[in-house]
Amino acid sequence: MRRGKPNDPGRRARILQATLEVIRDGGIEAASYRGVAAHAGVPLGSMTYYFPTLEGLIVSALDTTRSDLEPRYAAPLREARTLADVVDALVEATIGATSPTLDDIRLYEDIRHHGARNPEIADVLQAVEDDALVMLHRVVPNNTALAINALLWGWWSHRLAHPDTALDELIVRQAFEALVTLPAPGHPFHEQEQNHA
Amino acid sequence: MRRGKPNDPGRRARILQATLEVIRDGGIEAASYRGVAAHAGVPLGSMTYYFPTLEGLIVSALDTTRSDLEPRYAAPLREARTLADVVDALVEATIGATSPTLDDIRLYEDIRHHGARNPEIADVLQAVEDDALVMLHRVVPNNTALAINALLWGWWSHRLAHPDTALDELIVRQAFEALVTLPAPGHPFHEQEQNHA
DNA sequence: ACCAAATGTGTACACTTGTACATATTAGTG
DNA sequence: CACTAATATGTACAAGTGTACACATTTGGT
Repeated sequence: MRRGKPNDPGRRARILQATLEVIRDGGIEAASYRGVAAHAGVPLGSMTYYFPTLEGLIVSALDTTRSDLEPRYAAPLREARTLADVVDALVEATIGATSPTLDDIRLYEDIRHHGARNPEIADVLQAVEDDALVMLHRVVPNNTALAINALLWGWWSHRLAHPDTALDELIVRQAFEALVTLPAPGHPFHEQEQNHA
Repeated sequence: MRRGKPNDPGRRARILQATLEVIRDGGIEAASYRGVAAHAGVPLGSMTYYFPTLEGLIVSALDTTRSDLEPRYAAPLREARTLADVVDALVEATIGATSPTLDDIRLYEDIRHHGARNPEIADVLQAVEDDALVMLHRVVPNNTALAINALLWGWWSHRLAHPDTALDELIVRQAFEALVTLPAPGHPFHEQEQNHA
């Protein structure tokens, strides 16, 4: 008998990666079996062998993005000690070094877009967003985390809609500062913050 | 000769409306000549007669949404007298009576999504957003308007991603209040606001 | 009534899509 | 070396697409 060792190990992974690349620069609707096959350099049959249904392939590919988000966006937040650190991390995530490229934002928007009508992808989406919220919740009250998350997404979305106009760092910072210090009785930092930064 | 009077006047408009309806509950990719034709009760030939290219039809249909946005969202803002009024209008636009339904939000997201890769639709998008910004700019400094716009879109987007969880009005209000009162030297309201509301 | 031009419509074509499936190739076990 | 099952692949098909276009119908002016 034969135990399941693939003839070309890593082919599955290569297909997934190729799928994401195709989606990244053509949108989800550009992800066809044949297109991805060509891009990955595998025959059509390989596609349907590893991923019997196209929807499954797409969901799997999108799911791999979850791990990309963590180091970029969540990690700096985790290390924030003061509210000023939190604001710094948020500004960075919006327009700074750890912020997503326009292609990435487009990708996220693709996921959101598709998730609005496809339950499986909605799950991926919810998971990503929950990760972010949990992270934020460590340094800020629950509802505030919601607002911050909304604003962050709004800024990203704005960048995508206005690719040529750079966002002014000052306003981004001020906006996050305003949200971070929203009234919230009995939460960490909030009482002795003034003398920290 | 004949001067151009259609045999069935209003057919063009009916096609546009049907297109928007199809898009509204199936997404842009659901808008096919045949599908819309069936929905509008016109033969396929009529479609290509009035709209020789599908892309043109879609752009035209999406363009009609611009006029819908004005009374809903912009009008209440125009009548705002104090900053408190502005906040009220924004809260209403986010989760209140003048706020878009989930279907509408999905539609906006469709437009944004498609606009990210299609220049013609990007124009429509930019126009809509500029309208909103101009309106906001009447009551709030320029950069602040950007932030508010971003947050508003973020809230809408959040609603779409979490259809079952209602947003808490208090946090929405507080968040907008925080942004609206951002430091902005020499702008209307800002000096004597405290005693207004 | 006649005609030209605008409006309206059915059919056909070339193309792409997801997916099924018969067939070929490989790898490990006995 | 066989034998079997997993892995790999090319082809075929039905369904759907945008669009072109020949044809029919209506309209208004003469």
